[in-house]
Amino acid sequence: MFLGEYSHSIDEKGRIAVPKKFRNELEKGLIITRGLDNCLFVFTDAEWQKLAEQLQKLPLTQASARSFVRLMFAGASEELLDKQGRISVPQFLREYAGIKKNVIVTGLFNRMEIWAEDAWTAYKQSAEENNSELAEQLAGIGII
Amino acid sequence: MFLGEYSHSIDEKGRIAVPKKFRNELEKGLIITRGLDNCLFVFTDAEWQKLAEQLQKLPLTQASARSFVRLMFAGASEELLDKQGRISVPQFLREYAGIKKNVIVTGLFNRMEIWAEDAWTAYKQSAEENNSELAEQLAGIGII
DNA sequence: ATAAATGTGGGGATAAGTGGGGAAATTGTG
DNA sequence: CACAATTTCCCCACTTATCCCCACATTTAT
Repeated sequence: MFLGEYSHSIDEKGRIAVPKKFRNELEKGLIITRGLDNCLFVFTDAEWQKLAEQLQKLPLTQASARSFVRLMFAGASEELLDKQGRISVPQFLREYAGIKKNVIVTGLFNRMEIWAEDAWTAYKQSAEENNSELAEQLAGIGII
Repeated sequence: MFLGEYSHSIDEKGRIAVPKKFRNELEKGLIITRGLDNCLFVFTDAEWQKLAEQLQKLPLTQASARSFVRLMFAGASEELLDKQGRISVPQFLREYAGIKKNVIVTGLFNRMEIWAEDAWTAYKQSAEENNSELAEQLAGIGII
């Protein structure tokens, strides 16, 4: 399970160190792809398989579904950890996430996320401001 | 599985290098044909077979189905990788896709696509702008 | 304080992508 | 049928990117 928040950096070759705690789950292969709010999602092969099957079922004949599927599949990349436990992030994904130098790596149960540091800071702040609303919604769902 | 986005170029002889990661799946033969949204589709023989069966089931009384079937079948061309892992794209397909020099090759699970660079850039941008739908689709699939 | 583990940086070997010459095959024409 | 013209494909050479490896820095543990 992926948990926690880590502050790492990307080097000139586009490599990011994966937190040690996540490496065991990812060492057999991982998929990195576009996420929401301009972050990147990282899945294990098994998790990706489930997702890919769902995506593939969407109708090719519908233009909106087609563009969505294209963004997800063309925006994905199969990677392996190098001997130092890093992944290299393709340039088009770095551009998408606005990643220059400092990144935040977070764990979210079944996936890892990679954020440009300033994007993460901004996102977290706005999320905290909406915290009370959020709590109410959660209560409605019956979590708390 | 075909995944990712690659920036390649076409040479004067009409050849395009297939990304290394795709070659194993395509080395036994491939079909290249007109795709949707002015790109080219590339299938393995096996995938083409499946698709051809689907196409034959379409109701030929419907004008749109008829034209779609014509598009796919009449534009299809059987190709092999050369020893450098390239395919040569017939001229009428290059014209269809508006391919001059720079192309983007994308992986879409069971097919590869070839785009003129500027066409892909434009397509991707407009797809990203419809991001709110995207989030809803993801939620529907059960990622979040 | 010392040792171990984790994260970062960069040199160098290896592989991938690109361009073009020339042989073989194909087509067309006298 | 012979020969020229064109196309196709194999091969070599070059450039650029990728990956492996070693080394250092920084943090954490003993």
